Amino acid sequence: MVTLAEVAQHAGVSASTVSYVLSGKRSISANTRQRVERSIRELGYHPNAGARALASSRSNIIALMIPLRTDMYVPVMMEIAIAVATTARTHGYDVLLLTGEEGPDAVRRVAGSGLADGMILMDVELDDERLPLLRATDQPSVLIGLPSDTTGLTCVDLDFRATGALCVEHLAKQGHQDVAVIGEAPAVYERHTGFAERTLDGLRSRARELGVRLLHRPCEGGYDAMAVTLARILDERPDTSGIIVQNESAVEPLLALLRQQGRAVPEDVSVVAICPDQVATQASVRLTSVSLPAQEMGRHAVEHLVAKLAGRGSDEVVLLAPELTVRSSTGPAPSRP
Amino acid sequence: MVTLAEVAQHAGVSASTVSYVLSGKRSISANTRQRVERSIRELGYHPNAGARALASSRSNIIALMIPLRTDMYVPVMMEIAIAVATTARTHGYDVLLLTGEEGPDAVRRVAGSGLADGMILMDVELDDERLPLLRATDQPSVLIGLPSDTTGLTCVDLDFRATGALCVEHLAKQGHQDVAVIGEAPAVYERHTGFAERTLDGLRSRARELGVRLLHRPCEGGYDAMAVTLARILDERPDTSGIIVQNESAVEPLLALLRQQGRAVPEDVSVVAICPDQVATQASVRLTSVSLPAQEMGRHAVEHLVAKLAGRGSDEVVLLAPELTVRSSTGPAPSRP
DNA sequence: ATAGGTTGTCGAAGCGCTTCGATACCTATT
DNA sequence: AATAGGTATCGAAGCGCTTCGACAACCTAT
Repeated sequence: MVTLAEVAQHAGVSASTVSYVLSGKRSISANTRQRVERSIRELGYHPNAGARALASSRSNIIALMIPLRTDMYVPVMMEIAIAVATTARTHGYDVLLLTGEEGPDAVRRVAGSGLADGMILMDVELDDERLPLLRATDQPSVLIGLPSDTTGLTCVDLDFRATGALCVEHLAKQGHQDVAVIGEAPAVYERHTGFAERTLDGLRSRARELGVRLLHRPCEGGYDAMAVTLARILDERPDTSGIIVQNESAVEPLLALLRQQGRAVPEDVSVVAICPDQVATQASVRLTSVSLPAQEMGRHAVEHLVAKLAGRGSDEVVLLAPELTVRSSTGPAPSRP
Repeated sequence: MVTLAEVAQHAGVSASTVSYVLSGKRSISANTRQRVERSIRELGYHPNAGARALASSRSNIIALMIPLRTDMYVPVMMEIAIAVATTARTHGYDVLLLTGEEGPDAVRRVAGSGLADGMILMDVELDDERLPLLRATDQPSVLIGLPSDTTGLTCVDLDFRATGALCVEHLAKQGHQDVAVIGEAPAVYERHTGFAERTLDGLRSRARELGVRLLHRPCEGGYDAMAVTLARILDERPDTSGIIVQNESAVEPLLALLRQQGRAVPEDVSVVAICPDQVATQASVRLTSVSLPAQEMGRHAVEHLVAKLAGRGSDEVVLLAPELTVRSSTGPAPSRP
């Protein structure tokens, strides 16, 4: 283990000089800087993280709390996590992975121990139990997701209300009057996950405005659950000509079932998905969809947090505008017989 | 920020006593222990991570390097990552998330800075460029995956060779003579990812032993790519009656295509998948499959690493035995006309 | 020639913890 | 009664770094 002192000695300067070369917090002559940098290279010096953290009371670590449950949006979570990690690195931060398991205690632990300088919380619920703690410890943080009360918080999320509205609009514009919404698993709604409720909100209010009849049904993923859900929907509203899906693992089963029943997409039924682009483009029908900008969310979250840590940046809610990409799963509503 | 010294003063003991209460490295009278613990609780004390790391030269952090690419096995990666994080916590460790992006440099940085006490590498390639470094720095580490040269390394992986063999056996036992293998994306093979090559190895050698004709074709995920691949396979080997898929995102497209072509599963074609159980059970046909024991791998990796860090544990290769679960996608081969 | 500013470097004081003797007391042994 | 061995506690030394104040050495403007 090479230490700062050894580098200093090797370069013939004092330890503090080396430190200032490293941090750039005081001006150093070009000559000295080069000598020091050379010594660093020759000795293979790496600053010791613990010592640094102790002396500067900054760990250069960002904590990322991801949900323990993997019942939804796994690839999206992963994409966000990776975006967070890579963006953080470009700002000189590393990422500590916390699972939801510990719950609020993790916030206490991380804030208390100075393990991380700030944290990013994913999968925030409308009334999340971690929020009071977050406010109390004034731990710099950014949420991915939107709780019901955002005072004193910085949040980044897709504008799901606008997303819902956008989906309905697209179908309405093509003449669809009866639209079914296939949602996330019931548990997601019971848990009051913000994005699910806000999507529904957007869907409903826009539908009301446009005179579209909307039928919302939660749905566990998978083929069997989808079969039951679809049957019920068509039973209740036989004239359904548009379907909006917000559940990755229901997408392909839905398409398979429609095909099996002889309902052509988009001739008989139009389908709009709210899902990652990858799912939309790889499905058996290229789906018209609103994509989940996972990377962008991760990047934004880190950048806001870094700004906060630098003393810049303020509490703020950033809602990313949804974009609907038209592919081949939507078309004009069939004329009623 | 409450410090050790403040706790000591509050409890009327010396700082070292508090430290020993916390670490249990020396015996402390029940009386003193209780007083100290009470003070800790009352003051809401949390040991400072940096100071601890500096003094003890242990960070209680495990680094987890996950691949940057998300072109395959995303849910599996996520499941492993979560298993690693939760298991690590039960041993008092936190997990630092490193993406493949930095490549070998990350190993150098983490090892050099003492940021982490040990590391777990995922997605290890047969001839991984991180391995020489790992050996050189004698950083305690565990690989998830199996490189070609494992000397001096600890590895955990599913026994993919046995997995391949098992799939062929299952089909052969049911009388299938012509079996097609739909593999990962070509890039995965070009990159010499261990698991893909070893699966192929197991498939081929067992097929040879059992006199089964095997045709292997890599396949990008998605419906379109699958359509092309399947057409080629059936063109080249019209008598194909068994299909083995090792590519999550090809599973559902494959089933859809077979259905569309009027080939019943399992009456006309038997399908065996190598994929997470969730995929196998949620597909439109409940798939006979060999599951990827993601959780178990994550758990194992952490436990080996923790053992190493504690001075116990040795270099060792652990191959988890595959388990084939028969569901409804396989049956006897159809009799030839 | 001198006061006032810069610029570049150093020394020393910690940051909050762990850990290694040293010490003091108590019980068991001879 | 003297000694050995435990048990419980303390004090002090450092872990490797950052950062602040001090101070030369130099430059510029009077």
